[in-house]
Amino acid sequence: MKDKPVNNLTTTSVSSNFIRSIIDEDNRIGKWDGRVETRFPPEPNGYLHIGHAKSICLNFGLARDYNGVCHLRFDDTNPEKEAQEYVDSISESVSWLGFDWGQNLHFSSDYFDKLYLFAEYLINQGKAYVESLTAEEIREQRGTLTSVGKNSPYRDRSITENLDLFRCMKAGEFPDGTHVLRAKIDMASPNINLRDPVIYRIRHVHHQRTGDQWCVYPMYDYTHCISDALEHITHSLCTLEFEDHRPLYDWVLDQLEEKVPCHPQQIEFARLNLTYTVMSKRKLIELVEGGLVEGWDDPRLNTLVGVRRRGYTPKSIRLFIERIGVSKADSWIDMSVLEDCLREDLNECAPRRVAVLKPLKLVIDNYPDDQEEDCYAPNHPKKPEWEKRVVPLSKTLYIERDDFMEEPIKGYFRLSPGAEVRLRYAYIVKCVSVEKNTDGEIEAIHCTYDPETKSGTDGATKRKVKGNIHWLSANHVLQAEIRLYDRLFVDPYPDTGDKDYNTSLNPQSKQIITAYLEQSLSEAEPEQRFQFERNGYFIADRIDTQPGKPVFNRAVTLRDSWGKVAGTGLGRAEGDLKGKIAVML
RNA sequence: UGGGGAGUCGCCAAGUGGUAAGGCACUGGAUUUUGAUUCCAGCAUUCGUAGGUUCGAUCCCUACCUCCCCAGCCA
Repeated sequence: MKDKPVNNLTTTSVSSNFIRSIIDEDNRIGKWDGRVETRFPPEPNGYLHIGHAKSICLNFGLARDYNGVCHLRFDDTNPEKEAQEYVDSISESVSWLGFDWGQNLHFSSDYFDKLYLFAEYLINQGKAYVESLTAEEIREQRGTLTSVGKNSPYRDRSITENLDLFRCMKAGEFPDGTHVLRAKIDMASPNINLRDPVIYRIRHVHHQRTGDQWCVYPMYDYTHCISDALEHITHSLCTLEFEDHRPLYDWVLDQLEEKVPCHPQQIEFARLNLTYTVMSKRKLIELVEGGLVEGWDDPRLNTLVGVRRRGYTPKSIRLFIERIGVSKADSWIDMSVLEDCLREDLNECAPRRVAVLKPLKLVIDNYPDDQEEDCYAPNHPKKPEWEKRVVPLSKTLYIERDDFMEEPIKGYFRLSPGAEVRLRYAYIVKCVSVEKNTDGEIEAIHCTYDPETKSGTDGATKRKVKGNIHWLSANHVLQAEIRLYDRLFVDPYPDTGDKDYNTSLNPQSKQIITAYLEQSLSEAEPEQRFQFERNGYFIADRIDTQPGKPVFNRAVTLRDSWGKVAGTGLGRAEGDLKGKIAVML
């Protein structure tokens, strides 16, 4: 069971990792009676991003593979930052990724009553006290990394006094910041988290779920472990920066041993770092509020709502997370790995269509003026069962500008004067002349076609040409807006150090063009994805697509080994070139 | 210079006292009406460094080096 493939994209089984090893060992010794219960515990204070996807896939994936369950728990202990809007968005993103928490939707705020009672219990046990120093004084007395802290003068208040004060805190008798509840551990601990951490603070603010019922709110370190325990979590996964908090996690549960159903194991893993993007909430907010992008779901952002709009499939994200693995080593994953995962999924499932992004007129001189004929293009080169569609051919066509070079460079095998190329699914044509305007710009190119070479006929195989280019009949096109997205940053590490957006942002991360499309594309549904042959994968924008009037986003280009060789923007996606060059650097 | 972690191929990542999985990338070659896809082949005498233990070490020991995290009444 543990080696079950996650999805049919992977031919290999899920590789072992240190978390699975822990679970396997637990199962072997019967620690949890074979039970695996995990949770994804976001704070509803913002939008999820690709980094959260790692945690989601890990937690839900483990539960799935071990026949366990995974909870979705909103860690809503800081009402100042949290909002229902985020709860909704987060829930939607988790579902979109393909995970189902079933009945296991929880909120830390559901436990406020219990948490409060446990706090009184701690006071009664002499393990917590009410601190009346200011925040600044507390900080001063905490000591530093290399020097121990000092005991607070309030550390030895009597249990009755503590209880009385804490109840008054709860009753709203004190203003914010006047008192806090602290765990009584050890001010001399080399682990700063154990130097009498604050576990409750006074906040006279409205909570999105509990309203004005509370004016004291529990802190993360106190809340999280108890919530895990109350939910019978077995393995509590979090990121590396919480390693230092584990002793506190364990301390709290040890004090509450008699009160709480179990003592989950906290396990830390390395968070995801992706090149060419920013992951921190602060930077994300700067981008959105600074107007550098067009909202939280801007297709250039790595928020889950952003990658969704960009055209990423849930499956491709899951594949990505599986591919990068999980360990405790800090690492940087290159953006191209993510992009490849999308290509891998879409290559399989996206129907092919034709789109001419940068049109150049092509006239077939020897083709009858008013003639039209049907050509048949497969909807998927490897799936004949997907059948073919009709693409009309006529005398005047549009081809891609990059598919013609008046003076071809070495290795170029597309159209150039005197050269022959196949019009995909139609005839072989030969370029006979170039038509220019008074400024010397190419207006149109003229070809002759060989009527014997139509695709699907015996003649088609008689002669082979290396170049195959796509085209659209000038009288049979749909014009549509297409957004060509590229990486937001040219700097692989825009989130490290004090980077200036002016130098790290890619000025060409979004280009809007009006392109020519196959007319059948007018019926594209929002979020329908296609491969535009030789161009890339595109998705009908879920917001802006109207009936009969699609707007497409380029999710990712096709791999382009020619573009790499040419390196001059002759590839179809010169917006990507910068990214490629940056990768090389 | 306190405490907690991490260092295995370009990027990830298994592994274990018995002679370095896998994926991605890359490089050849084959097929191809997408310079795409697919296929086939190649790709670490070596596991941060230096010593030591051992018949044998990436795995055990010692020392060292590098990187990351921690001094919120954030999570």
